Amino acid sequence: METKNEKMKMMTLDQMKDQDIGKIGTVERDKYEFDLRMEVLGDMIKSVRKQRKLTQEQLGELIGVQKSQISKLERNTKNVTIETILKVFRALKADVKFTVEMNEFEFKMA
Amino acid sequence: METKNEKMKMMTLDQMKDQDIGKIGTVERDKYEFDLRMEVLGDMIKSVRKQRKLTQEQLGELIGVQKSQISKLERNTKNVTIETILKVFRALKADVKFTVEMNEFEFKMA
DNA sequence: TCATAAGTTTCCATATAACTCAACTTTTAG
DNA sequence: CTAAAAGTTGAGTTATATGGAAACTTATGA
Repeated sequence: METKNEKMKMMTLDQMKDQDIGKIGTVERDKYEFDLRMEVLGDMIKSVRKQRKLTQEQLGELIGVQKSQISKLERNTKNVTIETILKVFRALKADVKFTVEMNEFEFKMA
Repeated sequence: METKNEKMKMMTLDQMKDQDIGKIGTVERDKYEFDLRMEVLGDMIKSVRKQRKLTQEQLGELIGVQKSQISKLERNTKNVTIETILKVFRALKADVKFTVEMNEFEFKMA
């Protein structure tokens, strides 16, 4: 479980890095998106923060919390409220979008 | 604030309905997506539940909570944990995706 | 019209997310 | 190496999300 978890984290983080590095210098596409799974939420916060060249303490100041709190959000991410997610990413000037996707309608057969 | 909130809810709900109605019968596009803002989360749950032809009680049974809890999630949605969101939409066989979007990189000028 | 189903609300308990403080470890430059 | 900066951890507090129970209101349809 821990191993699997780690692997997932690494993958997503790498994807992010690739995208990031790939885009430095290319101006016509100056934004990127990535999916956010609950398990990797912490890594997402961390990488966006790094991109913004902020320390945990600085991010904390923007939001109004201690650096330890940021650390916890980046690491022991178990469960988080939407409010917190939005608060953090707003401070990082990143946009979080929740999308609900619904396949296969289930119609009752008459 | 309340008025504005209501207005936003209505709009998003209407969008959803239009999409829904528009799609009934068209098979080639049997899925739809819509954005989920925290303020309208409750409406989202409600409309997907309705599509699944479930009562609050039935949805509650699927998840393992009382109908009153579903009602609360659909109405007084102030703040919710990701876990809860995922739990509900999983029961509704809908997929929630969180996407982080980041525009305008901020590079330090040398 | 009235009985039943569906949904809402209030009061309450409990679990836990959010947070601080301070000590600690790790990283980074000089 | 070594001091400062950055990040982590643990213990403890506070705020609040989750949830149940039950009484209540609002559809629905026979």
